[in-house]
Amino acid sequence: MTVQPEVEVTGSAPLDRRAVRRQESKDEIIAAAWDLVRDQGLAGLTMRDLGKRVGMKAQSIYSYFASKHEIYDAMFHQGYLAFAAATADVWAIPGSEAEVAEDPLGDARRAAHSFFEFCTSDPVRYQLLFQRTIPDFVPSDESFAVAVAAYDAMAAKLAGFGVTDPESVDLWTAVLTGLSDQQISNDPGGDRWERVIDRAVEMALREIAPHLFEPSTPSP
Amino acid sequence: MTVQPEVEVTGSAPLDRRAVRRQESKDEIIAAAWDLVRDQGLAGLTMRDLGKRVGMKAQSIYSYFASKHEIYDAMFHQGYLAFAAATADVWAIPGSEAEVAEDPLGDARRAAHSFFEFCTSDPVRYQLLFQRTIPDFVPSDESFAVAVAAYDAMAAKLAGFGVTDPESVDLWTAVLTGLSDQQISNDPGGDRWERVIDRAVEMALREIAPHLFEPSTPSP
DNA sequence: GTCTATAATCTGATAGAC
DNA sequence: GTCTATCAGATTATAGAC
Repeated sequence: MTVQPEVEVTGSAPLDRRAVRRQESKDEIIAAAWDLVRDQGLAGLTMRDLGKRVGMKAQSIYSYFASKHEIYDAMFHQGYLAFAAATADVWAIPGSEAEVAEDPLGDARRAAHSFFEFCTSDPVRYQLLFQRTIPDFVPSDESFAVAVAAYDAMAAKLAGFGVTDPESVDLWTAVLTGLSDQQISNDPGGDRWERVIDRAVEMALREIAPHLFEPSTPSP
Repeated sequence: MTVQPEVEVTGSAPLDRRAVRRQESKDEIIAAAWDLVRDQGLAGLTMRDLGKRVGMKAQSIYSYFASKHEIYDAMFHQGYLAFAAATADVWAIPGSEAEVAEDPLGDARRAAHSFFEFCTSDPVRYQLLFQRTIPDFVPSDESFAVAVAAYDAMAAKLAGFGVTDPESVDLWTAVLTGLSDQQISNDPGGDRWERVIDRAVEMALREIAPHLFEPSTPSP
């Protein structure tokens, strides 16, 4: 006869079953919230509709989240965790862990496509994470810290290419967000700006990291 | 003794005084609406608040606009007229009317700064004109035509630089909107991305119009 | 932890007097 | 053309029973 341990031994925090179920419910609510805003727009999130989606009365949601803003904040937090994970995935490619990148152009190209895909695959998430469109919504310090960490990771990788000038980093982010933004706003569901990513990446790298394009084995 | 003409002779449309006053009231309402959305956010426009700003009961506004969407549409229309005017101003600089531009790099730089200034000086207008953030709002055909005309004028000027490839035009717009978007989202009121405009312009032109950078007077 | 009931407020829009 | 009155409904959030 098997016995369930009273206390979780694998997790670092001592979560009892009640806390686990509670967290599951919170996750379920957030997932339903994402579904809802994808249908109704980011500002179209209402407690009643959210309750319907999750199979609950709107008022019951307040047992899990103190306010609607707290729900937005949880979505913001989760969104940046997903962003950090997507970013980490790209860099976790054989050869790219090296101190000095072996194929910087390829790495940058993969990163650009990944960022573009992340943004355009979920325009509402893009709106929440990267634009200021919900009046009065200010991310909590904790959520904001996740966002900053994701940005720092990107800047660190650029530094690996020898790009440390802050203005060059800004130029790089402007190009990437410009492509994504135009795609979302002017050709949703299409590929008009996706087709120009590779050109944009080489263009930007030639500007911010010209040394990558100098001949590596100069003739003696 | 001077006599006022009974009928306007300068205007093309026969507007009587009543129609003029009516148009003035409509303009006043739209101006108040801009004030309001700059304070409350684009989605924060309500008929009651708008009424307060214009010194009118909310219900009276319906004498001028059939619905709230019609107000958004008038703002959209006016915004693109302003955009077209700002664009025309930049190109109306001595030397730039020529069939073949004499100082294409300077022209492009001025155009970029003008676009950036137009976008960042009024983020809410940027949101209404260039992003899809108001659920269910679709510009009327007439308003949309103004937007298309403004885009065509920009494409025509690029063609004057010898840039006719559609993908090159898309690359150009991506760079410009990327700079503006990052400025609005990540450094509102600052100049972090403004400082990188000139670099971005030369970078983009080298990519989409490399012939501009070839020596113009080759040695014999 | 979920419910009912409800507070308190806001929403866009219409009817009709003046 | 502006008003009062009002509809018909939505909104977030709280109190308290079970």
